[in-house]
Amino acid sequence: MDINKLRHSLAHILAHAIQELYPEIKFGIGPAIENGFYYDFEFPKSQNPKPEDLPKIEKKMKEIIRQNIAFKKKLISKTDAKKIFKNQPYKLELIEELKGKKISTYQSGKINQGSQFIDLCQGPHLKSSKEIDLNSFKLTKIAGAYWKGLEKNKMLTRIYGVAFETKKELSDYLKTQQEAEKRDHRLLGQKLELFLSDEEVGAGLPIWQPKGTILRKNIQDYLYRELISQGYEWIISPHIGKLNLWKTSGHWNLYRENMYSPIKIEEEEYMIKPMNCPFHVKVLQSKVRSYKDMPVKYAEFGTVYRYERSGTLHGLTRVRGFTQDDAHIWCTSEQTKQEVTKLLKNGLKILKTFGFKDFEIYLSTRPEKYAGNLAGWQKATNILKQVLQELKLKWQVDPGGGVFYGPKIDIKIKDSLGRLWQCTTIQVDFNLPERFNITYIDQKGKKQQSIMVHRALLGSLERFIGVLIEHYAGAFPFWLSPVQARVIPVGKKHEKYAKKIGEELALAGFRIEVKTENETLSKKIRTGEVEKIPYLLIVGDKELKAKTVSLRKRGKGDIGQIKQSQLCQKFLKELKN
RNA sequence: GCCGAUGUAGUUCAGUGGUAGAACGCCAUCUUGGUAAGAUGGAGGCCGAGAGUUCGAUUCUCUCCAUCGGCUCCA
Repeated sequence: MDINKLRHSLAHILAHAIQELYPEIKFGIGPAIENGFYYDFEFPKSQNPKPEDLPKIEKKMKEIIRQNIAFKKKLISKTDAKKIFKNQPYKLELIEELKGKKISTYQSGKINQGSQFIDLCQGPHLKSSKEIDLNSFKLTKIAGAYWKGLEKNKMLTRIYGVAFETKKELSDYLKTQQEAEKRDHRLLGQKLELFLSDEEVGAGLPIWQPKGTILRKNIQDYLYRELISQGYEWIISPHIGKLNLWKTSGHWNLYRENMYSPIKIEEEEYMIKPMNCPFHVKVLQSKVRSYKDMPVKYAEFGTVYRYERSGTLHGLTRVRGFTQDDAHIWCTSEQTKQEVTKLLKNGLKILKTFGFKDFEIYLSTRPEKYAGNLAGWQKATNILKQVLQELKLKWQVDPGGGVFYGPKIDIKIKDSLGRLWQCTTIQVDFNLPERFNITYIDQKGKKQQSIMVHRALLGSLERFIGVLIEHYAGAFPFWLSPVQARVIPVGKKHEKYAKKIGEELALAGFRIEVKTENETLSKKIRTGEVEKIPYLLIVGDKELKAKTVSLRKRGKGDIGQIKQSQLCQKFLKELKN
């Protein structure tokens, strides 16, 4: 069975049920979507359904399905269609827009015989509702949605459902959803004391707690070393800059809606930075550059602030202040392809070290609001396309998804539950070099304009860590864990030995805690497991006598004793995995 | 920003037009433990903020703030 046919047919049946329950209803559209379907409606005032009404609607749908109604395609003229849908303003709008003389409609149920429903529709549909398993679908939520997805349009009421061929697939899906909820980084972030958000501080402004800060630093330290080995130099730039800087860069013209209002300092206006690029350009321009210097690569953990509308904020994955692992590469136009190729390769390598294995790659083209000339856009887009083709990567186009100054390649990473997150972005820019007159001296002693590549591999530390938390369900690999091991003495008399072990490991650079609280062993172990610490080191009489520790691995239980003298080595080995 | 829901202890939640309760967590004492919750006791709340209705509001109304699910937008 074609699952989309099933889902789309269920959308019709939903509309059919709504028609029966709310005769005054105005219909929007109702397509099949990933995992299910939805249908948009305009309910008469004060009749908007509440979540409590979903079971009632679902029941009605089942009644209709049991009638074994057939879906019949019918081609009719525009004039006839307008008559049939004369009370349906949204449908009339769609009819107006349709090209061709004949309009495709689908009818379910028999005209003049019991319940029936007719909709403007391309199809295809199931033959009959007989094919639907009554227990394989479920209405899930009610939400507002703009007509045609345009903000200036009226907001309709959307009812979502999930649907599968079999009851088992539905329950598997619901289980996965539950698992995803358990992994929610907002929940785990609080439980594991990684970060917090505070009403008084403001929306979208997370505060990093000690453990989250360690996690963040681990990531930064790794990138710091890695990028130096790849020829980058690290810089630091201020958080605000004069308005004029942003006028030169083009942000004031094309990115203003994402920026916060100017701050006045001694009659001069300053902007909080939404991007780091202009500052990086300044560092580049502090010297005359030769072709021999190219490419020049500057990296920064640059904290930026962007105005995000309140409704779009979400945990760490969508915030108003965030730190990009930002970098800019200036190169000759001949070097561009090679540099983008390196970036893409290294980007994927770095993502893999964080445990991500599956990716989706997008080529985002020129948006509506853009700077620069079309020829430049074409050239830059072609370079990106060539790189993708030569690396034999699977990719797709995101039309109009580019940034105002150039096209980009985005990598969405797939987490352990198969959900996609946009992190990596590589953007080719020929526009800022023009605006800032960024040049280098070529072999003949002449000035040449350079190409500028913007890139963030993790995207932002906030979003990346949010995704990382969900990917690992909070159980981070050894090298990332805020606390790598906790030493647990069985009784008071073992505390001295426990502290000694802790000190030795800490001296070797490991992040170790020693738990001396007055609790039972079981309780201390439980706490350690709940906190998702990779190793618990238990020491009691046995261990004290034999100069060993009992190792307990997260999620695996007791894995036996190890000589105290071999602990460091064991952990060093663990770091390399 | 828009549509809808929610806001009570550190956390998860009960509850009421007459100024509050549970569980877990936290702290203390007892217990001196062998691989996922030992016992007892205690501290913690301007019931998100402001205004209104009322003799009286945590409870009803309005506004704001924040959170959640979507739409739209994005690293």
